[in-house]
Amino acid sequence: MALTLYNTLSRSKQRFEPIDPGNVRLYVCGPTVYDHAHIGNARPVVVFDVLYRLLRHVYGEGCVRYVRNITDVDDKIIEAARKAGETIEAVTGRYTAAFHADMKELGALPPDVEPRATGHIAEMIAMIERLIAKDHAYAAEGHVLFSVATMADYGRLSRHGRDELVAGARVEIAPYKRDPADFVLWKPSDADQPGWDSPWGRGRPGWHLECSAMSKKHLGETFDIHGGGQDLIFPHHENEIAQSTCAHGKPFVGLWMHNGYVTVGGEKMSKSLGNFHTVHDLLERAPGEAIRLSLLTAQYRQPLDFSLDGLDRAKSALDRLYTALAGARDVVAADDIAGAEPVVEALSDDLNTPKALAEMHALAGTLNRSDDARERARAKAGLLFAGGLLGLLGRDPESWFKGDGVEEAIRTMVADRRRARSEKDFAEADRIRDELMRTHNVVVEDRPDGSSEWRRA
RNA sequence: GGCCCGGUGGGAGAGUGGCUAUCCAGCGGACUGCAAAUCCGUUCACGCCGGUUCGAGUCCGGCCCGGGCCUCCA
Repeated sequence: MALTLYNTLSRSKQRFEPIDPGNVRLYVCGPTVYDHAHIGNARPVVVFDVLYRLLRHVYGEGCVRYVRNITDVDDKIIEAARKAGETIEAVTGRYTAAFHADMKELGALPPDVEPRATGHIAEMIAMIERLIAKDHAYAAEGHVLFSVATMADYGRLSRHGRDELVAGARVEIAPYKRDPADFVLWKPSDADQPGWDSPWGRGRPGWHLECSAMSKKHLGETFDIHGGGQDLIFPHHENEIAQSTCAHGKPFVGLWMHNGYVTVGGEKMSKSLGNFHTVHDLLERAPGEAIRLSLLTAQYRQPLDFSLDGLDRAKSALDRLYTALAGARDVVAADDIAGAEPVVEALSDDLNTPKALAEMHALAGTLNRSDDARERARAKAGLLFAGGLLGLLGRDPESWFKGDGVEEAIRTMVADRRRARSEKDFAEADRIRDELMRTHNVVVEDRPDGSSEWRRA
């Protein structure tokens, strides 16, 4: 099965050919840990988690290496720590843990390597020295800057010419820059700012440098796929390309993938606009799996307009899929996963998750409708396997509908209602059903054999 | 100003030059004591104007509208 992915560099879909099929390498820009992750931050995590799962399916579990960093040195962190009256370490420690907890709830597999910027200062300094030695960078007033003019095709990823960048610049141009477009590799730190000794004095790295240094260390100088949100195309990824290609003198990344924004009411969700939902808050309202599904209802390059209604719809969709599985409780899933093939095909076409979900609904329909044992066994296997690719349907249907702790009160009421029904006391049966809904948010469903099933709405 | 991305039925959201996406909602039916779930059927569509074509949401051109990037950002 050929895997086709959209490459931001060429602005077109292309067939994915790994450099080494035995070692497919993927790097995704991870969070800056100074606050809870909002779902705009969660989107790339979920999207690239699906890609990771798909790559593992296509090339083999042991043949994919996924690196996602943690940015734990950054001016926003310094500011957050100052405001909270805490140490940098307290802030980054707390929000790293929160990030891990949230992403686990969203069903994201941990990456193979999760490097931290502060653990790679030596590698960053070495890279700067190499860039200076090759005349791609220069020191000035305690700073080290990358010299954009020394790179012929700077701007190729974002399709920005150097001149227009300068013309459109929103920030004041620092006097120590040779060229307004030059960007910082290293900057000096005050006594109260985190800093490391370097040939240019005590200081800290610029933001873009860490990903160049960490990807090189963990994936090599050239690797297959680099991903992140669209807003990282410029300047972050553009500058990574500049740093890495100039330092190593060879191609950096074959394929660049960028997920679209999460919007609210049509506007980009962002911390600065304040129109965001944190994953942490949303988990109070919906299961992580429903949040995950809501992020997969649009193809990853499309903008995703987030709403609580959309989240409820995602929950309903999962109810339908889990209902099909619950109805097939006694079906032994077949060995062959041919039923999942349409889902694999959809995902292989640039991660068409909406199409993949539609195919999963088709499998659920087969499961609900068919009375052919073999067909149902195949559909169940296909649905479960497809769920595994999308990181969905991993729970037992029983647990999805009832929660892990079964309340005795509910069982008693359901039993009472059954007794009433068998005595044809429908008024009492309906009263209990209403009460279950009102007091426990529980729906009771009667089955043809006279038994009753219940689930939380 | 430069560059980029969108505009599909009541909502979400895929897609192919001619044939049902799918889910939610609506309507009708089966099933049910009544429901719910499920199943069957069904209404509603492709921003505007031209062009290419036997035939275009689907290709081309122009326009309108929305969003984004241009050194905080997933």
